[in-house]
Amino acid sequence: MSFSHKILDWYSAHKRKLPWRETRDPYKIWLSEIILQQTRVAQGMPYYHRFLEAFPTVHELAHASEENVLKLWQGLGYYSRARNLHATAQIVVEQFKGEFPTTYEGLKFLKGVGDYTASAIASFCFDVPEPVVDGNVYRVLARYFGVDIPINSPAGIKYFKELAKEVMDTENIRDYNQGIMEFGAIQCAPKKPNCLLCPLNDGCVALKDNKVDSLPVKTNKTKVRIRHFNYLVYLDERNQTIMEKRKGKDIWQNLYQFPLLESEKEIQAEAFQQHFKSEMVLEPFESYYLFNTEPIVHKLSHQHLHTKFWILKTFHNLENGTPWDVVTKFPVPVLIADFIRTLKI
DNA sequence: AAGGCGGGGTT
DNA sequence: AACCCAGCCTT
Repeated sequence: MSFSHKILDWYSAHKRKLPWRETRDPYKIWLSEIILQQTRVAQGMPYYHRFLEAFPTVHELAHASEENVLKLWQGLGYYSRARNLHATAQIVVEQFKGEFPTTYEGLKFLKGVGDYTASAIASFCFDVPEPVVDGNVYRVLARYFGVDIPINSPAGIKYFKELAKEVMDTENIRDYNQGIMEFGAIQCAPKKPNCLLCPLNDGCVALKDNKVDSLPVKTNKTKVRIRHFNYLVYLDERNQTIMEKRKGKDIWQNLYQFPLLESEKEIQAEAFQQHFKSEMVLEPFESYYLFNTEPIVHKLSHQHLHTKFWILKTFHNLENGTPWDVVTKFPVPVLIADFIRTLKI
């Protein structure tokens, strides 16, 4: 039996029942694929349901504000996905009369839709014979065919896409594509796959050569940058605070936070006032205290944010202040959301 | 060709 | 602590 038929057989016997497998609606498939980029099924699932409830069709999503879309996306990470999701919904509604493109090339044109996602939507919705190559597929192909070209090198990306094209089942592309990803996620797992009971173990090069643990090959170790964040949490006598929208090319673009002072090193409580009070450009304050003596270390993929929250009490009423009850309405990073949840005022 | 971009689960 | 997750975009 061929590689693709073994995948199809395994899939029919082991596939999970997932909501986006019950439909061919391009809107729902597109939504699920954007949510699932670099995201586990279990983590994305509640977001998928919440988005469909808030935005049943692409029209509701297009007419929402970016702030509301980001708020619903809060906690999922990689927030450019949410911004692109919103922008693409508006393109589809305004330029394509609410209809998604039906070809790989047409889909690839959409913001936030790359090679994988275009292939996924085209094959799942329209049976276009285009192979998907995600992290699961890289692993399955690298092991079964014994390929040690780095999967994140341009040569590797090209090689695996062509290999995937050669071994796909063009007649059952929808099930085949979902099947090979599911196979990678459950059977050919990254750590300790159960090769003894694998339906592809007889032809697997990695298993034969004892290379299961060393394939696939991936280069470029990410190194972590350490940053020191000092958040200024103003509170006036009416329990109003100040929140700002993050701008620029840094992390968390368009999300909200308290006024931020970033420093080269950790700032101690004794030094805080003399270091910063003179250059307070926002508002004067009468007293302050440090919310957390030990910095909270918020870990991103390539940054560790050592964070201190400074509570600044002020007697005069803040201009354009935000009532504390309202701060939960803004889209904020998890670091800020956790703090808001913890602070008792 | 390389780096930036989140948050969470698993080992 | 390291690795990975239904990747994409910019430089």
